[in-house]
Amino acid sequence: MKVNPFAFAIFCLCLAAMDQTSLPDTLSELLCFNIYTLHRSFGRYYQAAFSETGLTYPKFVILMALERDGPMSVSDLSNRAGVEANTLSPLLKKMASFGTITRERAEADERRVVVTIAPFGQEVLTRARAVIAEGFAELQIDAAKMSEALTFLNIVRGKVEDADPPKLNLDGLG
Amino acid sequence: MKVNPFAFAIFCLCLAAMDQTSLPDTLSELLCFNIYTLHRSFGRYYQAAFSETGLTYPKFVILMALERDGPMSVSDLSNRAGVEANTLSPLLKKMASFGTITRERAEADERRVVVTIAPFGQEVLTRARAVIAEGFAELQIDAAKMSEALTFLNIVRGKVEDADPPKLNLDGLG
DNA sequence: CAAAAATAAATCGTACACGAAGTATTCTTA
DNA sequence: TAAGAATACTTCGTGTACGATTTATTTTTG
Repeated sequence: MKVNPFAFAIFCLCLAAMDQTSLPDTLSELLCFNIYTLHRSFGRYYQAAFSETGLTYPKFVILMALERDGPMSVSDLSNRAGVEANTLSPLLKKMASFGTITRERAEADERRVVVTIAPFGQEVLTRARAVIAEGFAELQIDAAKMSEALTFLNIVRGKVEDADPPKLNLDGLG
Repeated sequence: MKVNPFAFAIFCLCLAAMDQTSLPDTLSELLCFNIYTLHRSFGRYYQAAFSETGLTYPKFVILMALERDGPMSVSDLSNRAGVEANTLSPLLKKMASFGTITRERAEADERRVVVTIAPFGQEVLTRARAVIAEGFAELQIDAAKMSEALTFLNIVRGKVEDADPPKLNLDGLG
């Protein structure tokens, strides 16, 4: 018996989607919906882990970037975290008032604001990392499959970011 | 030459992360950051594709659910789309005023609000689907790898949703 | 060197998203 | 059958996110 490869691919995709609150019928939509859903699952997970401390996932990412690569400007941070600078601005203010980071105008270029992780931020990050690492270990994720998935997802992300999507046009409807 | 499997796994993970704005040093964080970043890339993609039409990705998902499974209550919709009902409420009002759906109290149970896709919503969805399918085809995503990734991500999502994360505690800091 | 272009942040308006609390309706059960 | 529990939805407060605009400061250029 011969198997139509295209039909088989669709079959696999359907299988992959079956055990979730599956919505899209179209292949093009499955991946996106999957990411959309998983993103929010992670969000609720981190919210539960960090609740009551004022820390959130985006702030956690910022602390990681600052610890790893040292003080940097808002736009550098924006590039590392993949978040727009206008999203960062108010976030950084809140973090500064909470004491995890400091903000200073650069002397050389008064336009730039240099963000630095504060000792308190270091301590918070250390504890947060430990908690997340502990929780992640409990999930028992397959490292090899994760590696493959990460590679694939990075390729997708690159393509999505480079793409110039066709534009929806509603003329003549309604 | 022998290769340490654990070192190799880390190597693979590092490779997978290298071509993105990579932040986390810890394995436990790579996946989450990846999803976080890809989610926003998709968001910008859909925003560009739907801009000027008032349609957004969450609304698109709602329309898909309603077309696929027919009229249903807010809570049913919440389950299908994996979005909380309180997120849906204002969204549905906006969609109703835009004419893509209708909202009606159920006669049998006055607590329930039945949401139905309107003919205009059908038309919008049809065009949006076509645009997204077209754009997706241009991305040239590997179907087999996508299938594997979806399977993996669904497993992860299940585990994350079932998990009871350890709680971060900041006592004694600062 | 001054006007124009470029750059870096911040602000503004809009859109999700979630937990918690509130309201209305239906179902239980004492 | 009436108080209390449960259910369905809404409202509220907070926290991202992003594009567009604004403001302040360099850098370019005519």
